[in-house]
Amino acid sequence: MRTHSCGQLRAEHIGETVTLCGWVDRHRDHGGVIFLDLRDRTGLIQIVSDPERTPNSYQQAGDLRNEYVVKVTGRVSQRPSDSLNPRLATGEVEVYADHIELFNAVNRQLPFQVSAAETENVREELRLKYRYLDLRRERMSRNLQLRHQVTKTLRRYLEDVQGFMEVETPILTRSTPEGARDYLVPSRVSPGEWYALPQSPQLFKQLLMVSGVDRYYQIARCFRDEDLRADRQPEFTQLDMEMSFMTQAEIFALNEDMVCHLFKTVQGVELSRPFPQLTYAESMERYGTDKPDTRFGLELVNVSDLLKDSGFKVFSGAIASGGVVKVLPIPQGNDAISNVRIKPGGDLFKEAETCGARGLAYIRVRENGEIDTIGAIKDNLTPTQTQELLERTGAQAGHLLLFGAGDTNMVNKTLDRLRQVVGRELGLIDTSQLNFLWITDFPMFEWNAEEKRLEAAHNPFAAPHPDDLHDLKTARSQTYDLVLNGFELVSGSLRIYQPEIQQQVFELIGMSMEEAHRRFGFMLEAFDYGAPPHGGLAYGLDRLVMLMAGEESIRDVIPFPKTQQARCLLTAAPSGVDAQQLKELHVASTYQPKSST
RNA sequence: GGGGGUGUAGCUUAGUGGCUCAAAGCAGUCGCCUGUCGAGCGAAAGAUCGUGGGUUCAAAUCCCAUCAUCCCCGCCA
Repeated sequence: MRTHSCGQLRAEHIGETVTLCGWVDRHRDHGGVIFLDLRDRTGLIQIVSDPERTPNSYQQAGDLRNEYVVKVTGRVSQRPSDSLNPRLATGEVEVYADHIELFNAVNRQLPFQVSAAETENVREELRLKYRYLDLRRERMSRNLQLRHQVTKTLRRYLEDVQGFMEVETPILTRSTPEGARDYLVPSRVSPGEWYALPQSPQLFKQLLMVSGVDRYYQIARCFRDEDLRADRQPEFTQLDMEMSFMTQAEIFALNEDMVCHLFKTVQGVELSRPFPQLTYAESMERYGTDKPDTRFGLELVNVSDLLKDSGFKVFSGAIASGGVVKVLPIPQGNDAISNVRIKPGGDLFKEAETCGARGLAYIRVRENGEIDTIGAIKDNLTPTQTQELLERTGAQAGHLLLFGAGDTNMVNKTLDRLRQVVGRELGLIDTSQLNFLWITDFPMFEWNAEEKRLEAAHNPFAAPHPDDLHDLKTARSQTYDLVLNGFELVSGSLRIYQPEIQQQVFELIGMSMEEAHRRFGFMLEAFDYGAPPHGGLAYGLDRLVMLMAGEESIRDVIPFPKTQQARCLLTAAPSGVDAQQLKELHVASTYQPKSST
């Protein structure tokens, strides 16, 4: 039907007769000469029609409106030297339309302007309702194509360079304990029983290792029925990988090579290797989080030992009850951050409060080591302590020191959050950087205070660190995350492949042997038939593409995303269904609409 | 479940108690215009001010409720 794409035409095509198809991006009718910008996903090309040179198309050209779908046949011509458009890739040429065929007009008012020239931010609600129009627009078209380039490059690399094979795993599977809430699907043929949609292909990919697949990958859709965020959708996509007979170092090397290849191929960016590594413990100590944004400094300083005997009870009390005192030192913080903001009611104070902090102690460092703070702190600091404090935090005149004191998790959470807010506000973030960072050695278990039991910190299949086998309760696991600019991009581990260790882990998270066998018996059994040592990881593909696209929400790299209420504004899902459908599925809703008063 | 923001013409916004206060740009319609590329000029048209209730002589504006959407907390092994 067509000979070229719109965005493809260059000076080399001058003189050729071409046929193009696409949408009318914009039309400029000068009364004598008509210009049309014709658009397809490859770009824009200017079409020209006038009564003398293109008498056959002139009438039709005048009747065209934005977003009409047309076929244009014409001659590619050099533009007059004073009419070149350097902002268009095709701006050196134009097409004289000998013939224009209209495929479809637009019969309704457009809900928003689609043209590439239109830069206004349309309300997202509208964009989602008319997503097919939104996807025509340059930004989303670009994101969609970027996403394709990313998956294509990853596939080529994994298959052709590393010998991975893609294997599909079930979407209808069984519900697993732990983890996120499952999406459930009722079984018609097994009344009262349910499938779950997979939160990840975890179990299957491990079974594939037992099957001898050796190197597996899948662009896998995953489902988690939890509340949404800018970077969380109920269905999302992982690049899921699992490998047999590889050490952690080998897995890292392969993945770094893949990521570097990806950025080089898709964006022409050369990343430096190897990626830095930080243990979980060190990351928590220095940044208060397991996914630090290392594009800026503002590292936390632990001063617990220095202040454990302080007369200021907020500090000494925190340490006495097993907590910590840590400092977020902010260079030039004195000028940048007023007292109003860090005192009760201030925005930074409120940030701290939402993390559980009850106060936000601070010290302002003045000239010659003088400090400025509340009396209760100043009176209880000896000159030696003060000096030591300034030395350890690297504080100079102008520094603002913000303190977190209390429960370790709370302090870390508070100072991590403040660090991010301040880092952003003070413009410390070099947005051109791509800081990849491996976080390793996560703990095997975390204490769930509500349920009064240990739970798997990562997932219950992560192998314990070989040095820590003597006490699994406090063991580190061979788990790793890959962090990019503060986003958890990848998560993985070496897996347990000995059934007896797997059983011990199940027991430690409070799962009886019977329950473990009932739920994972197939897995334990499989491991009894010769499971290879294996490990793997999964990339949050939406997040990866989002970061590469420079977007702030994964919705902008997902063609048809859900709203925060997990609704699809385009199709109006979820929706009610016929009573007959429910009956066949042996399902009845217990939902009672709120009575209107 | 909780905290915060947004909702005014098809779109993007202005308007924070009254006096042409319902306004502007773009889009759409009509007319003019032979080198524009966010074309230009001109005309007419276009708004239950999210919805419902309340306060007031008077509400887009204040109050209450509600709906939608966004950000965050909880949640997301």
